[in-house]
Amino acid sequence: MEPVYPQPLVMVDTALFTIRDERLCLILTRRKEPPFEGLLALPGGFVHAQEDADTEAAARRVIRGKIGFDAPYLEQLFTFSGAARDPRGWSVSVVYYALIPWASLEGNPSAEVFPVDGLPPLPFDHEQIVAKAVERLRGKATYSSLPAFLLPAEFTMNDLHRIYEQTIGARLDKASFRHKILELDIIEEMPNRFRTGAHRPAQLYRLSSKVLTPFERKI
Amino acid sequence: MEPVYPQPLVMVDTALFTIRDERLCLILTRRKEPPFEGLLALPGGFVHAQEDADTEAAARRVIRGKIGFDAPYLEQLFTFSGAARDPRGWSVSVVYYALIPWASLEGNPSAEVFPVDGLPPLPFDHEQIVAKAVERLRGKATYSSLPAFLLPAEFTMNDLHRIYEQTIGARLDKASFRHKILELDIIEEMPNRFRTGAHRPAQLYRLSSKVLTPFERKI
DNA sequence: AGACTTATTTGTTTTTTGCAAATAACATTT
DNA sequence: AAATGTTATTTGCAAAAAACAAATAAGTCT
Repeated sequence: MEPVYPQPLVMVDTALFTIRDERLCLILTRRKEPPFEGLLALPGGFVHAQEDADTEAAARRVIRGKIGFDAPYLEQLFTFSGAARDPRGWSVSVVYYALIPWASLEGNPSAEVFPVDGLPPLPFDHEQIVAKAVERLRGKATYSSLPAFLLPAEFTMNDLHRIYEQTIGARLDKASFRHKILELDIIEEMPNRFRTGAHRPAQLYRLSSKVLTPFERKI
Repeated sequence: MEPVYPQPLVMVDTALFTIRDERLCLILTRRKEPPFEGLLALPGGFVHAQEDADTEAAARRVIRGKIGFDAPYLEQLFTFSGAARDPRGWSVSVVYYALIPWASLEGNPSAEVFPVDGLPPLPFDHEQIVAKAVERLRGKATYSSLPAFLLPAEFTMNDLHRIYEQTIGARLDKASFRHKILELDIIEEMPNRFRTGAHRPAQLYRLSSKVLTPFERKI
């Protein structure tokens, strides 16, 4: 059976998270063409069948175009579709979300960053997309090393503790957190590297693995 | 910017799970047209932009066409894409997975059911899809009411216990399981309904909610 | 030297889990 | 009718994990 139906438009959109000033933020882009020209929106674009190997490659292309480098963590979020979501017609948007340490964005002129709880009105179904992305981020934070990808390569136990609290949105006991994280082996001490300040120096750690590690759970 | 690029083909595929004889199975369909005519494959088809409200509606249409009714649990799994996965060209397949109690399939002539660990060779990237679907099913089983959707509306604690063990693939302590499940409030007793046999009658339960309930976890 | 600040460890209490066994309730057999 | 078999359900206890509170450590700053 050959497809005799008019094919939908196929695009990718991206939710690019970072944490700035202890707040979860998203990178938005100002649309340069209609529809919704001039509005802030999630970075995205059509799939280029000639150059993109798959939709993930398309998302990487979009992200590189936006921030100039690859995100340390990228994952497919969900595919949004339907006749109503885009005025240009029945469309499919494969959405990816990425985590980007704020340190690597600072000073980047194209990075317009907004706290997720203070976003401007967004076009298309982008508010729905954001809601789903935040939900996924929060969910995965509770059982994986995900939040660590919001930190720079070196961080202290307290940095990690704080970023877990921020992404999950709940208080976590310090002693238990430390214990659990060390037991899980997702991070490793950097020998003889400490962060100093007007206080006792803090051990610096780094992720043991460049990829997300899920924790075990039981029912 | 109007899309000047050739648009990819857009289809949906479905992974329809059931448990038969204590084994996790998938419903396959025999392809009636090329490519791969005559082979067993995951049920799927092109999105019909005129009639389908979105890809989930398309998946429901495919499922109804296959088993004759709606699946009690349906969820988007992942979107597979690329130039190589379908000989007809650059394609996007939005894949959904569904859980269907075996009791509702028994006797259905169109239901060709195969254990997931004994599937025939599958066309396209369907083996990859199956792997991802099984992984998701197993994953969600450990922290949600998901496995209960493989059971009929009424079930005993032991039915539930067994189906959790089967989907997770590990032994679970009976007493702890019972305790945890009751504490979680995902099921409710059906007053005065018991399953009898050559033994003490077993209390019948039903799901408290028609939708999947995730359990709380902490890091 | 003493105050101050954050890091890290320790101890105790409380809550969950794992395991083993006892008890319950029926059908079937003797 | 009593004994037996079979699965359901509860109980008790030991072990492990988590929550909470507080002490101690190791620097800087005044």
